[in-house]
Amino acid sequence: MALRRGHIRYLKVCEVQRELYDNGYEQMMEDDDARTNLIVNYLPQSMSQDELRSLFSSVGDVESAKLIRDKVAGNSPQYYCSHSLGYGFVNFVNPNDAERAISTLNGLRLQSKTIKVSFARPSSDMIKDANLYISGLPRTLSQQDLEDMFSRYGNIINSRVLVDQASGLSRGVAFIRFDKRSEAEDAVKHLNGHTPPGSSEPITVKFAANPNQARNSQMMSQMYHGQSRRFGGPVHHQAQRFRFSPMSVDHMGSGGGVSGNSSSGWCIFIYNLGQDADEAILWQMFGPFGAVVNVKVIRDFNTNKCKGFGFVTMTNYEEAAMAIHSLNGYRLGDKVLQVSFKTSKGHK
DNA sequence: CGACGGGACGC
DNA sequence: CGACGGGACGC
Repeated sequence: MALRRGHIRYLKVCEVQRELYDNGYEQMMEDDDARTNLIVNYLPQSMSQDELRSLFSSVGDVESAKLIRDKVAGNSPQYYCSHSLGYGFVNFVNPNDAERAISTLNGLRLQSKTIKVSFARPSSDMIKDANLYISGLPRTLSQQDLEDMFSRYGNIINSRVLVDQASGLSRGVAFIRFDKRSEAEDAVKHLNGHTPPGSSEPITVKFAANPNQARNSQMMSQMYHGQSRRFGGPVHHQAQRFRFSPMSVDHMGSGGGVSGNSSSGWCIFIYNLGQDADEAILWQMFGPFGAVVNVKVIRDFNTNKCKGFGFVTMTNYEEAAMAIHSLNGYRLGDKVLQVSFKTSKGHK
């Protein structure tokens, strides 16, 4: 770090020399970091950045320790608590210490976790968003089989086949993280829709949703079913804020001349969402108008970016109508939304 | 300028 | 079991 700062300052002062030195220094920095910089995964939720640093300081001089946290969940001042994402980076001064940290701390059990300590790959955007979600796998397929199937497309960082908690049997769903996004793209291109030998079903290979997306929908569906109380404080707060009413779903009127309604409620079409729109924003916008059954942001299969529209299903006609009336023309970010009852499929 | 979904997302 | 990519011209 210190070296890099010096390097940068030097470049600012001496622009003419930039091209001559840049590559060489950059290479040197990467080599340097590659032997001292560690990534630490599966940290307990409660561990702070200071605790991370002091844990690794027991091995040697730590140049920097960084705990990765979620983005300061945007807009609302009452959510100023940022959450550990459960991993971090520790850069040692000395390469020997980094090596010793791997051998002594990798596999260490902390609370209910077993941490993983390994060299961090050189930072680059090529390694971001390289996590794939695979479904439709034969239940007999092992993790090794899975890796054998995917390894020809690139270097696999980690993989996991999900199993049913009760039976311990494969759910036919897995994750694979590649070293590079391009490798993951390659695997999607070649393996999505492919039927493994001995199977009758084609598999689906796509980029995994980011965890907060996934958790959001889980959380919301739990709220809807009114079952779980094990999630934390902010959820209760949101439940109130959204005026979410799970009870009203089971007994609702079904009448209707509008194509937007169905047995599960009134479906609303939202157009002109930004590409980073997520389910949470739909809950936030529609929740205050009444019982929301379901929200869905439609995303591009490969990129996971919002395709510009989504759906919200609300239980009660009056509340849905009020939401449409209030939110149609609403400015979200730099876009003006169009909100209406969903039309039937074939109709444009 | 654009416009109406749909299995599964971390044992 | 379980969230693998931050931050950096600097007090």
